[in-house]
Amino acid sequence: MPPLFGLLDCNNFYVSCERLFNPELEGQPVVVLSNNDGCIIARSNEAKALGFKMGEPYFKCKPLLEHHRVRVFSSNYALYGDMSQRVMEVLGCLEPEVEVYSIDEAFIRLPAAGEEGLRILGTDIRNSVRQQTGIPVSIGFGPTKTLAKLANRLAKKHPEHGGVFAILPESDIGAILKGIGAGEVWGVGTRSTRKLADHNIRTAYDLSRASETWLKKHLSITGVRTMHELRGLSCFPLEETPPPKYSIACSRSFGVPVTELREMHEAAVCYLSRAAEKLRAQQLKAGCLTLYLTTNRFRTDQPQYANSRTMTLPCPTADTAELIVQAMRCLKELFRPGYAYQKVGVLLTDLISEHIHHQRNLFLAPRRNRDNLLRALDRINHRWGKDTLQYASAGFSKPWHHKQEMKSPSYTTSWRELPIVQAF
DNA sequence: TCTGGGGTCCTAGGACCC
DNA sequence: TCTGGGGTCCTAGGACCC
Repeated sequence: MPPLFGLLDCNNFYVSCERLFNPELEGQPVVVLSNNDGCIIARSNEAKALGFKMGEPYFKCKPLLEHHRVRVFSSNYALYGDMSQRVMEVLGCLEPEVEVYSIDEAFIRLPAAGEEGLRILGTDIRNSVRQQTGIPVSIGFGPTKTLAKLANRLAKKHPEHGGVFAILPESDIGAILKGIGAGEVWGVGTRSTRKLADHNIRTAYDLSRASETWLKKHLSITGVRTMHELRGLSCFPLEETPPPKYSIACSRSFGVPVTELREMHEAAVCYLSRAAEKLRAQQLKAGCLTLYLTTNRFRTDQPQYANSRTMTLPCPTADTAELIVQAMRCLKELFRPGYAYQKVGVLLTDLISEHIHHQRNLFLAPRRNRDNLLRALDRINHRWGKDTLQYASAGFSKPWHHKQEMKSPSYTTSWRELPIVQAF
């Protein structure tokens, strides 16, 4: 018997994290906003029922949110990241084969089992995660990852299943797929949904029966794989060890439009520092750096400009100061006065392990003690909070800094923001 | 006034080689 | 009239995910 896949998915994850330390939010409509308080990226069931949509710009729905007394939060990634780790640890103790797929999802692989066995297993995982972390989760099982995803969706959609649902090889998969839109299938986005509809492929069932040649031509090899997965033939394996990274990025939209080179320079240094920190945390060095900037594409009434510049570094590095020198050369070439910029970002690519010996540059003198200095910098910032030590060129008042006006405290990751408990 | 961020995979097409 | 063919590598752009 072929093995099965399971998918654990945290329910309305960011909202659930906010509720953990603020129980009065239970039963209330709650939404969490993206960076810069831009748009809605998480909704409680109550907020979904009121009709608030994923990705809706905050400024557009603010009056309606206020009208319905919806509780609104800026995103608090320190909290969500930490809670995610705790959920994954609990799962890791219960299941030997786990792939952490995203901040709120994990696939597991398990031997073939019957419906009753899976219901017991799923319920057990659910209860353990709930008890040890406080986060509610749903679990779907299926012969492929794509079917496990759909089973998970059904577990959420039909509460009568108790948060666990299994699609088994012996299930009437065809009947299940007929009730699901093609666009709800994992890997089928809006563009593909439109293409499929034009060809009269509307349900997941239609997709599972579609011609392989047609799919290859119009949706590429990934469309063909999805079709096979819907038929129960596994094409996406479990990836227990994360593959090596190809790129590390850092960018933010500005809280207010930036017009001056000096401010753009500060923001770029700030994001570059963050990207370099990530690089060092993963023991990597970058061989290539891209800097890009853009005006607000939604403001069609204003002049638009977007550009990027990529440069190969003289020598692979994770040294913030070396990266800054190169990035500033890019910025000088890119920056055009007279525009209201909305964003600047950096992308580090050609990543190699810092342990691999690489070609040195004959014309660059080695900088002594840099590694120790950077290690000290990272340790201090880890111990005392980020930006305790920062490069002066990242600026201090940071008027361009992104908005975060409704952020909850970092309850679990900052000593200064621990929840306070009072006993009476 | 105000519209996120980080990441991967696939393909087509151009440059280049012999 | 007629202008090779096969192969690799690289990049930009599209599409998708959460």
